[in-house]
Amino acid sequence: MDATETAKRTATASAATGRGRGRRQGYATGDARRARILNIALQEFGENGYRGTSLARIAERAELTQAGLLHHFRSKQELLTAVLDLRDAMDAERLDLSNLPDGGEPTLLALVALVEHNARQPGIVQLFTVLTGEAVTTDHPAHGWAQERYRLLSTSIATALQHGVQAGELRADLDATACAQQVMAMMDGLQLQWLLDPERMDMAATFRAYIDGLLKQISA
Amino acid sequence: MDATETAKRTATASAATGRGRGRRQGYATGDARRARILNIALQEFGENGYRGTSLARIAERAELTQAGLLHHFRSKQELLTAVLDLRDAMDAERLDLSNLPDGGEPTLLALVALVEHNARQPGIVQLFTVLTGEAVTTDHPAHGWAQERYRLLSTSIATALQHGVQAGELRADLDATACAQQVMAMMDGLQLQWLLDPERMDMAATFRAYIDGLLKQISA
DNA sequence: GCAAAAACCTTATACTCGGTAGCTTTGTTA
DNA sequence: TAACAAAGCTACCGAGTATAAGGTTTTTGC
Repeated sequence: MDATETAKRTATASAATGRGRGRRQGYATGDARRARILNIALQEFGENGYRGTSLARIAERAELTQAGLLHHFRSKQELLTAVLDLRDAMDAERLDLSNLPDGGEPTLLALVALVEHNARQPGIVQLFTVLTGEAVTTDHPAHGWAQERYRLLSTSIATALQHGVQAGELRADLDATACAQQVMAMMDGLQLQWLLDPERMDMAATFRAYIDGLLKQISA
Repeated sequence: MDATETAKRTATASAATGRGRGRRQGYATGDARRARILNIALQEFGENGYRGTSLARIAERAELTQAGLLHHFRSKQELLTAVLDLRDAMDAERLDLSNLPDGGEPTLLALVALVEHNARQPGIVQLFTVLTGEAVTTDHPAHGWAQERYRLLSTSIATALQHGVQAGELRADLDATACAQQVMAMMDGLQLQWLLDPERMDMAATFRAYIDGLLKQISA
């Protein structure tokens, strides 16, 4: 994600929330329409991925023409990043990464709770799974977003684990970075299998079992 | 994957290898062209996913028109399944699932070797990662293929682990199914992070560390 | 309270993509 | 070498993203 892109996302975010300062404020009808479009797009991207979603269908469900939709979001890509920003904002309320519970065990148990919550939201989980899968391609519009997301997540978890080590709660020889990456990998991998075949996988229980075993292994 | 689909794949496979019996055999030039198309498609699907790949581009690289390409593979979906069949055949040589080394530790170490091999083949890994990510959507053409693949993999690994239990090598209270799912999840999740940010992740080492810890935990 | 500006949203259009129809050329084989 | 299937082309369709240009509605500044 280059500087131009970042600037565009910021502009879009502020336009969508109607908080442009020097600029003119959007109309009330437009704000409502944008919010509606975002919610529909969230669903569609989650069900069909980025490339499998058509603007025409989103526009139809939002009851305007496709060109009308592109008035609010100048491109499909801009719509995607707006949706991702929306999701990030919603998630921030649930799991504040910059303020994880301190120490190893509380952090890992918070992740178990997150997985249990996700198990009740297949649509959202699918959005992230499909998008991050697509986004490993370097030229995908969400590639930079996905990189950034994983960096933030893994450093947050690793830091929390490292605190556990310093507090003497976890083994001194623990590789916090690798452990954080493993935990995230387990979450993503279980999600994938769960989405493909929900009946064959009790995602929350399997993840909990993994974390239980991990805690036995890394506790001091 | 329904019966019609399976029949189509079989027909394609035999046509592609030029082993039609009652039917006339394909020309040598056609066989060569098909092989070339498959290799190019393998690359393109791996780099851009299914929906991100265009037949026109594959045709251009194979030096024929898009309609000419569709003479050999009647649809994009048929081309995809042919590519997947090709990969499965290539993989079968490397890791024969129906004949995993018996017992827990040898099986898990074989998977470590597989991950080490994958770490040298980012293109192929990307093909599977992008495709399985896309394929969680129920109407994706590779959805059935992905389901089938995971069922086969997980039962193969679970069976091998169960043998380890029966032989007294692994703990009697091991949940072989859940353990197999966890191991696969770890492989997939690490691949995802590795593809997104290769420099931040030593995939093979991290997976090996996970397996080492797991073995300590589940050994009798 | 009224003009001007901006936002909103439309129709029309350009280009790309997967796929079909039908025709010509080329290679194989009897 | 004649018959015939494979190979590959042109031409086209419907659907996709995106742009251009224009008309209508709402807000804002005076």
